[in-house]
Parts: sequence; structure tokens; C-alpha cells
Amino acid sequence: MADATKRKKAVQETIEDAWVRILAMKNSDSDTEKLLAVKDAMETGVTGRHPSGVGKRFSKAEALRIYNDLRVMLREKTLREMVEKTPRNYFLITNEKLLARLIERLGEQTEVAVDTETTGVDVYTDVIVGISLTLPSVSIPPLAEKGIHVYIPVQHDEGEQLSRDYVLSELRGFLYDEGIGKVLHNAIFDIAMFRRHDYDLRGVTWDTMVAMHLLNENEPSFRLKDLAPKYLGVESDTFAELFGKTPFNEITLDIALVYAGKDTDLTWQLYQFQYVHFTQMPTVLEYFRTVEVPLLYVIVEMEANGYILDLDFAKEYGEQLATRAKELHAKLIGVLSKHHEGDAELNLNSGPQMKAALSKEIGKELPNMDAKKTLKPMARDFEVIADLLEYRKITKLSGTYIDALPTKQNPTTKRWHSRFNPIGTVTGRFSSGKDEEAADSNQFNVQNQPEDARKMFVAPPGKVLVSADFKAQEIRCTAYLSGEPVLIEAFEKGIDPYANMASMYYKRPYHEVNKLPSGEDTPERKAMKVVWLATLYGMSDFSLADMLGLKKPEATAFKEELFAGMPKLSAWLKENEEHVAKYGFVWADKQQRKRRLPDGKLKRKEIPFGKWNDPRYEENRKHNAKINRAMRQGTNARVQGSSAIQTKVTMIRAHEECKKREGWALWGTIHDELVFEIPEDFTREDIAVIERIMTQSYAWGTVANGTDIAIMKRWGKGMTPEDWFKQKEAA
DNA sequence: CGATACGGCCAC
DNA sequence: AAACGTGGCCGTATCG
Repeated sequence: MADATKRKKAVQETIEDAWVRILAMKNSDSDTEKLLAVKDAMETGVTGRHPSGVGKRFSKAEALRIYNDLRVMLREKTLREMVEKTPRNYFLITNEKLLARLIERLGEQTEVAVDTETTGVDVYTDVIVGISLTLPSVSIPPLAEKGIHVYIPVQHDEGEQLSRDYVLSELRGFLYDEGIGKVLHNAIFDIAMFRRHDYDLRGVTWDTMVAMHLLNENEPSFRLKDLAPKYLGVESDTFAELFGKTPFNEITLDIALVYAGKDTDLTWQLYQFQYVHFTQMPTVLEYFRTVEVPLLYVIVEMEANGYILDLDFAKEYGEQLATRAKELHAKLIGVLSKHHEGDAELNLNSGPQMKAALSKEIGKELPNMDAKKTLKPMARDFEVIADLLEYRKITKLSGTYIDALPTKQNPTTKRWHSRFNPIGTVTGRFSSGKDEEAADSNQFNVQNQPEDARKMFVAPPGKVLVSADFKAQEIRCTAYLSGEPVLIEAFEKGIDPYANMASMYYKRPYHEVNKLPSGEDTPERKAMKVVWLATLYGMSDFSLADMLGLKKPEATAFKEELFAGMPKLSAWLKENEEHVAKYGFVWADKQQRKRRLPDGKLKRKEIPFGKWNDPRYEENRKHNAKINRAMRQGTNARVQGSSAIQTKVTMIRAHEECKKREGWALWGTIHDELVFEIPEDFTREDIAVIERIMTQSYAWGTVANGTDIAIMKRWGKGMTPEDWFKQKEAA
């Protein structure tokens, strides 16, 4: 009876009521957007109920089904319109005669926009199916538009076209001509695609994606399709919106022309727009042209070189970890399952479940499950916590690294390839990991491999890995930027800057506060390091106190006393904050890169004394927190950003050197470290070459650079070059 | 089963 | 209220 009533009620619900109900649900942003689009389409009569919904109550599921149909309709309409409106200066190049005429015109250009269309985003496996080019200075007399945009299909399923081999060989002169500048959006991808077909794309002069990052690192998206509407006023659909998962070779040529032609058209327009803005920042332009653009080639080579993993080792190690995890799992379940209700077994990987069970087991409520802060201090008193920590460490290690990496071998190259994204961070550092639109790719983050996972990475046969770090890179950078004598003198004397600070602060001899013979830190040196890093990262006195095990006033006093002994550094820190507050940005070294922190210019909002916790002032607190954050970011961005420049410049030099030497390659970079692979019969002079590359490619004024070099067959700690040679001579 | 958010944790 | 900067990835939770 109740059911019948419900059913009756449901039938009676009007569409209007249904919309109110559905939109009141807890919908994700993207769902809400879709639902509103459907509502609008239904109200304007574009669409009606979905066939599957006839006779049923109108549901969110039905609305989303309608959305999918609507999207297909819309897509077809958009594509039809795109083809109808194909600009008259867009041309398909489909035969020898047209290609020959194009090549003649290409020879007259000084700069050309280039883009490739491919079967997918695996640059080692997928292939080029078409090439688009924008020739900006070619005019076809009857047309008013200046410039032409061409698409050369080479492997579409249908339509008259030339073969890829023929087109590439005919274009060789153009591709290899450094005198014809190439302008691309995300050139790394296209350089790698040409490389995949054994062709170079030489003479890249501008990458609109990288340039955009220098113009505004806070840009929410660097996709051409997002930048074009924003900065050029040109609407643009993404590949996925237009074609879904259809590979480009299945797209008919009329559609391919208008889509691919638009890519280089927009890239060229964006270049023109960006160039005007760059003329306002000549130092940044110089940096872009001499560092970021040449670096693109280095990145492509480094990524393509790739990694070799010791799969036998990974398998054995993975099994060891699995065995131990199983033991710990059984033990933990034995102790904790009595605190867990429900049919399903207690899930040790579930934070909420474990927090509840553990709290009951130890008889007090845990605030959170943070390993470092909450659990580790209790591990000695509670075996169950020690076990859980070990279990979590092992499952993290195997789940993210030991078991996961072996599955990511590239099917074509049989190697493992990471991505190094030169615009992946706001400060200029590289990020590493998956591409934005390569969710199912084999790419992985090589910059956060823990020590135990690094053991899987081995040098290629007959080679060794040589890691070279910038010794105390960020401190030297700070010494240089601030001009602080205490730091500069330490580096001049070749002594440890932390120990030097400790000696000064504690008024004790340097050797007493430096590292112990075992290599361990003295408490004095360790404290200096903590305070130093805390300052660089803008840590509050509250957190500093927490880390040093002091009360807040003591931590404040400690910091103040230490920095009183380094007045230039203190003044520099203050200047950074003032600069952020006044201009809303800071400069990296030699004004090569900006870090824009617009929140720094906000005016602080008043919070009356005693009202800190008053919810009425929550907005004000959040507002002020944004300003505080910008202040912390300012100094950090100057140091991290300048250090990233040093690393990038050094990579270019390293790459040049590697090209000259048989068997040398750049293997990777981890922020303050470059890793080379070189033949294992290297000499002392070879090591001296690497030392010179590291210390002389980019100077911090008069502050000397330093490097520590290690030789390895397997990625990890390694041995010093001296030990390597001693061992070799002994054998 | 996909999309999204989040806690937690790996690196420098 | 937050309290340390820059990242990426895994597993769970949650939603429909």
C-alpha cells in the first residue's frame, strides 16, 4: 500500500518539482553544470525526456543520459558548422604538386607555427597522422587574410593524401633548417613525435605554453584551448569535446583541416600576443630564449633515454614486502577486529576505520592518524601502533613503487620513461609524473622515489650512473641574494655553513659543533639547520617551537638572537616581504623569472583584541591568512626559483657535453641534482668534466658552487670517485 | 564504474 | 584559524 502511494506520488511529480529535487542533491560541480545544461535544453525545447525514462519518475540518472545525447548532437552540429565556416586561407595538402608549392613557400618564411596530429599521446608508440603549419607572411592574392594555414594528412583512414615517409622526407630541409624558426604550443610533445619517426625538429624559437607560464605562472590551465578564448577572444573546443576518444586518423579530412589548421593559427596568434607582453620584460624574454627554449630539446632526450629496471630484484623485493605485510596484517586484524562492527573485515588502509579501532584498543581517542606527529611518539608504548606504522610503510612502498613501477614499461622502447615538466611548478622547478591528458599512460614521478625503490633502477650494461648534486644549493643561493657575510665567509673558507652559524651562535669552536666523526649531526648543528630551513620556508614561531621542543617565546628568542648575528640576511628577508606587499610579486635571480603573489598586496583586515575565535571574524582571518601565505612564499620563491634556474642552465651545459661524448647521456634531475650515465671505463678527467659542468655553468656572483659526486651501478647512495678508482686499481 | 575530494606520505 | 615552501600518487570515501 505504502509502495503504491509512493509510486502514485512519483508519477504526479512535475518536471519542475523534479528539477528542484535533483538540483538540491549533493552534486559535484561538473554534474551541476551538466544538469543545468539539460534543464536549459529541455525548457527551450531542444530536447525532451529520454526514451529510457518514459513512465518513470524523472531522475538525475536520466538527466545525465540526456546530457550525453545532447553532447553528441551538439558535437555533430559544432563539427558541421566548423566545416562550413572553414576559413578560406586554410588548405589541405594532399598531393605532390601542392606539397612542392608549400615547400617553396616555407623556404621564404622566417618563422612558422607547427603542430602534429597523432594517434595518441605515447610519443614512443603512437604515430603522426598529420602535420599542420601556419605560414604567417604568405598571402594568396584574392584573399584579404594574411597568412595561410595548412594541414598535411599522412595517415588518415579515408581521403586522398600523401604517405608520412614521403612528406617527412620532402619536409626534411624545412625541419632541419635552424634559420626557419618553429613556433609551437607544448613543443616537447611534437619534438618527441618527430624524433619517434627519426626526424629532428630543429630551430624551435617559441613555445607558447612555456611562454605563458613565464607571463603568468598562476594561470589555471595552459591548454591552448583554454588560453585562446581568454587572451585571443577565440572560442575553441578541446579534442575530447569534439572527438571524444576517436583517434585523429579516423576524422574525415574536412574536419581535420579546420581543427588542425586552427591549432597552428591560434598558436601563431598567441605568440603575437605574448611577444608584445615580453617586450615589457626583456630579462624574462632573454631567459626564455636562452634557457627555457633550448631546454626543451634536453628534456626530450632525457625522457627518451629512459630507465632500465631490475625486474628480478623488484619481484623478489616485492615478495619479501608482501610476506611481511601479510604477517602484519594478520597480527593487526587479530588485535583490532574486535573493535570493528559490520560484516566486512576491518580495512587496515582505511583512516576512519583504523582511527576508531585503534582509539578503542589503546583506550584514548586519537586526534588523527598522522604517522609522524601522532602515531610515532606512541609506537614505543603500543606494539599495535608500531605494527601499523610498519604495515603502512610497506604497503605504501609496494603499492606506489615496488609493485607499481614494473608494470610501467613502455611496450615499444622496453624502457621506463618519466616526464619532466619544466612548467609544472609555480617557482620554476620541474615537476615529474603523468601528463595532464595521459591518465592511462605509463609515465611516473621519478623525483619522489624513496631510497628503497631507487634500488630497482640500474645503469645500462657497460655504464654507470653518476649523480652530481649542487652542494647546499639553496643556502649558497641565499648567501648570494642576501649578501650575508656569515654565509659567504663559510663558503669562501669551504666550511659548513650550519656549523659556522652554530659556532657563532653558541660561541663555541667550529670543530665542536660540526658533524660528529660518524657523520651524525651535533645537536647544535641540527638546531641551526632546523631554524634555517624554518626561516627559508617562512615557518611560524609556533611550529618552530614544536619542532625544537621549546615553548613559543623561547623559539622566538632563539630565532631573533640567531638572526641578530646575521643583519644582512635579516634585512633581505624583510625586503622580500616589503616587495611582495608593495608590488605583489618577487624576482628570481637577475630578474629572469617572476613569482606573482597578488595576495601580498591585500590590506589586512582588523580583528579586535579578544575576537580571534569569534566566528563573525572568520572571513577576516581567512583574508589575513592569505596575506601571510604570500609573505612566506616570497622569500621561498626567490630561493627556489633561482636555484631552479641554476639547475636548468646546468642541464643545458651537461647535455651539450654529453652529445660530444660517446655513451654519455643525461639520466635525470631531482631539483638540486643531475644524474648522468657514462661508460664504466671513465677516467678521472671525466669526473673533473662533470665537476666543472656542475660548478661553472651558473655562478652565484662570487659565492662558489660545490658538488658531491657519486658513482653507482644501481641508483642509491653510490661511492666516491676516489673509492671507485681505488677499488678498480686494486682489482 | 567514473569523477571527485581528501588524508596521508614519498621527494627536494 | 592556521601554524612550512614546491610537487605527484595511492587508497578510501562518496556520489549517482
